[in-house]
This record gives sequence, structure tokens and C-alpha cells, in this order.
Amino acid sequence: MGSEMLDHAVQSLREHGVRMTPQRQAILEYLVTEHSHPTADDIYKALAARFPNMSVATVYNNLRVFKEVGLVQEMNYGDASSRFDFVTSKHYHIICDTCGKVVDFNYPVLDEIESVASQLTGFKVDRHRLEVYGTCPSCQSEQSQTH
Amino acid sequence: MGSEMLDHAVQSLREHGVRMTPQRQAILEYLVTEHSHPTADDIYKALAARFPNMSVATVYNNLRVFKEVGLVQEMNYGDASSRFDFVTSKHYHIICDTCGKVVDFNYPVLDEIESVASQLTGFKVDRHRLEVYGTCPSCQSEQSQTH
DNA sequence: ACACTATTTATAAAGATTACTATGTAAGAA
DNA sequence: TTCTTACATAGTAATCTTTATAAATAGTGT
Repeated sequence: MGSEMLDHAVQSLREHGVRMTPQRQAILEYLVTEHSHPTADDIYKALAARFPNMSVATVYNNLRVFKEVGLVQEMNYGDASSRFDFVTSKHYHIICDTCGKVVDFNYPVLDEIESVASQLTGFKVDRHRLEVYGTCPSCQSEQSQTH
Repeated sequence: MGSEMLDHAVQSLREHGVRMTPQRQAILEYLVTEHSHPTADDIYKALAARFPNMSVATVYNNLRVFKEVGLVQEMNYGDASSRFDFVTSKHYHIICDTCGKVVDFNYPVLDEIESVASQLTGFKVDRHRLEVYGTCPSCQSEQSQTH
């Protein structure tokens, strides 16, 4: 199942004239397998064992390529560095203010707000971005323990 | 009216034990007066005439303080630097992908999605963030001219 | 196997933000 | 008003993330 998505992604890349390299494959695999919304540095560190000579630039380069092909979504949550999410189905994100964890949740896509915004501002609307912020269950229990 | 908001903001700061300095006052005024969603550097440059010796760090320090008190909202749109918005009423933002302009538009606050997200994930929800992206009218006409 | 070109590596550089320290100053107390 | 003290500022260095660059390497079609 994960492999299905990966195959589809690789095919999609080939169609865009993107060559497959071991590093690229590994980064893609990592994004498909892990659902942890990693930063570029997370990926770099996670693959350091398998690719001791891999450059950070390679991670960034590939994330840019994946973004251009539409396989990956970049998210920037203010303070820290960008996080990257393999695009599967339509979902939104909820982010823990305490530990930074990102969790998916499904919700009907807000098409309406796009048309409203377009009418009010005259913009040609392309997309929107929605995130919910709060405290995750484990951080909640920690906080209540510490009191 | 702008002065009202400013007075309220100053009072709010005092209640939090924050001292008023000319620089702080000026940064606050700028945020209240301008509705341009400035970056830290925008503010720094705008006040350079009045405060030739002001440090960039001062701008950042104050923006952090304002954020902590809840007067200002930080927004990070991926590539560029953070933008800061004086919190007045509930509104959302639409951002031009071409020129980066940020425009407000009013839309009923999406309370529902917060409760849905909370139910689905177990998070204690605090707030959410929604932005619409597209092309602003002037960039649209430029693009159609250039063809 | 060859040739062509994308990709990787390694490093430098850029840009944004934060850390640090000496100096200055706001605000309450005497 | 003057004093005092903690907070704020200026100036600079440092950090962190991301991008640019150039030479070496390696996919992919022929």
C-alpha cells in the first residue's frame, strides 16, 4: 500500500523527466513511510546512516522537485523550519503548541471560502491553507500531572 | 479611532508590566496605523528616519513582546520573512502568489472546524489559521497584458 | 559503451532571527 | 525631585535555515 503510493510517485516523477537516484528514492520513501511531517533536517539526519555523504542541499533540492511535481506540500509554522508532507488525500492539520506534533484530520474541503474571498477581493483564487492549533492529548495529560 | 486602539494596546501592555519606550511606542503606532502586514525589516526601515540608532533586535524584541501580550499576530508565508499583523477584529487573509500582497477579507469565524478537529484528534483546540492564496487584480492584469 | 545532461557533493553565501553585553532609561519609591 | 532597580536598547556576533555555485558523479536513452 505504501509501495503503491511510492510507485505512483516515481512514475509521476519520470513523466516529469526527473531521474531516479538512490538519494531521491530514499527521501521519497521516507516521506511516504513516515507520517511525521519532517523538516529538511529531520530527513537529512534520518538518512545519514544510509547516505553518510549526502549533502543537505540534496534534501532541499529534492523537496523542491517533489513540490514542483505536486507530490509534497511545504508548510511553515512560524518559528521553526519548514515541514514537508507527502500529499495523499485532502486533509487538514492540527498542530500542538507545546510539542509541535502535527496530526491530520479529515474535513470537507472549504471551497466556499475561496469563492467568497474571490468575490470580496477580486483575487483569482488558487488554493487555501487551514491549520488548527491546540494541545495534543499527551501534552494535556503531562500538564495536568505537573499541575 | 486608531488612537483608541493604540491607547488600549498601551494599557494592555502596562497591565502586563511592560514599560513604554519611544521605540516601542513607535513600533506599536506603526502597526496600528499601517495595515500593510509589515515584516520586521519593513518596520525597521520605516522608523529609521525617526530612530536612526534603533537596532533591528529592538524591532524583533518588541514584536515578540506584542505577540506574547496578544496584540500582534505573526504570519509566516513559507519563503519570505515573517509578517506581523495588529490584531483588531476577526478577519482572514488572502495572499497574492505573484507580488506577496496581503489583503484582509471578512468571513464568519470557522468555529465548527475547531470542534470537529478537537473531536477527531483529542486535541484541546486553541485557535486556527486560514489563508487563501491566488493572484491579486493588478497582477492579473499585468499577466494578461504581457500575455 | 557512449554521450548528454541532470544530480550530487561540498562549500560558500545569503537572509532572517536570536543571543549577548554594556549602556541607557522608564517608573515607582523615598 | 532624586534615587534605585529592573527592564529595554544598541551594537554586534552568532545561529539557523535555505539557496547558490562549481566541479565531480551518475542516470537514461541511443
